[in-house]
Amino acid sequence: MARRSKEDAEKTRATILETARQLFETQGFSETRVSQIVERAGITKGALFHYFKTKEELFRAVWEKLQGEMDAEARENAISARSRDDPYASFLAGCKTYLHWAARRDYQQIVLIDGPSVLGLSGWYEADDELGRSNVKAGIEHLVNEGIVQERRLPALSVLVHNALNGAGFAMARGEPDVTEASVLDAFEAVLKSLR
Amino acid sequence: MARRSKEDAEKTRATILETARQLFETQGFSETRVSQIVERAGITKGALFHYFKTKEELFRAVWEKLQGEMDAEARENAISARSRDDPYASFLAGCKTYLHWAARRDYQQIVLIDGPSVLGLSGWYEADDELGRSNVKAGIEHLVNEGIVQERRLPALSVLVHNALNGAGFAMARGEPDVTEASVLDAFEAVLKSLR
DNA sequence: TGGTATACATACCGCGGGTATGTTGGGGCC
DNA sequence: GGCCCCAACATACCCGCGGTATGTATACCA
Repeated sequence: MARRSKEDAEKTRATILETARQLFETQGFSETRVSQIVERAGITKGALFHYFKTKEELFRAVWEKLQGEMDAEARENAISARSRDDPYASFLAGCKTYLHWAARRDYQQIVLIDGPSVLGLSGWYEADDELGRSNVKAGIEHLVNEGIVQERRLPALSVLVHNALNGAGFAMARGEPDVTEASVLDAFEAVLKSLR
Repeated sequence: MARRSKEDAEKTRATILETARQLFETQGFSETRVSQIVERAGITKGALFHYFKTKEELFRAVWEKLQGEMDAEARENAISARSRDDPYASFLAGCKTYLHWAARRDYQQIVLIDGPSVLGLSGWYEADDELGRSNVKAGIEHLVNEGIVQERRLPALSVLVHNALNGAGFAMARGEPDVTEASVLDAFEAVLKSLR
């Protein structure tokens, strides 16, 4: 076999990404063998390493795709929930979306668990900064403009909130007693409301 | 060389743990080679695998030791800060300690970054439950008793708070602008106080 | 004063990520 | 419409690294 059309090539790349995503999700990064991905995708190692220099680079691509999907959804929901009456509405919609994603197995294993370990401390934050965090930050910035939160507390607060939601997603998916999407949102909103 | 006295044996084990801890901290788990640990510790692979069945088991031992140290300090500080006047004092002291640890490189890399990845989703929580989380939970339980927080919000709130502090430690150590121990504690206390 | 289990050392294995080297056909170009 | 270069894969092989099988000397106990 040899060179195929451009559409075929793009399809191959997409297949690799999708297959890797599934295996990374169910087995984790280190337990997933390149040979496994290759087998399931119906290709060879040569093809995989043609598109991705290393296993880590493939992981990064999967990671970025997942994060991108989440980010897009969060932004969309935050925007469409905007209203004059309630400055919290947009912010809450974004957080809700994020919380929802953080409860997904694929997001947990790939983005939250293996992400930091594979991408490294600096690499993870570098990439994470433009995504999840900025979303939360924008929401709190809105609260600052409304005079609900003091401006000097914006950086620290956004960090606190972002990571609070992260962990909540974990706990939820783990099926921890009394930690459900509803109870988390309830507690979260309670804290927010007390800020008024 | 062969069998040494019990003290020697204990010392060897401690040396392995300490050496591994240093390398895991600076290079991460996957980048650290067993041969490296062995070399630095001045022993052989035979010795290492005599004490620890696998590299993962060695990591788990290092992980548990670190967590144990943190937990002991947090409990101690929380207890000694107890006072009748301020129900927050003890809770805050525990959180402060935890935040401090979450800002340490070794704690970050080993417990927060590599921990979940190596121990797995379930394993991590299983072990983490009896440590970091319980500390925070106890603090909030105290607030429940004081009537400051509604009981039904205890589980979700403790999850939120615990992870908020986790992430804050990360951001601090990363040298993020305007995210310092002081600013985080300020924002954290502001949220807590608004709960009253 | 043996005998046994412990505390290591040495030599080796096999898995798995990565690489070096093809091979074939698409498509731009004249 | 022939030509040729390079993309798009396939095949075979390498070697680092975690783990194991085996050896061996000595502390400790009977």
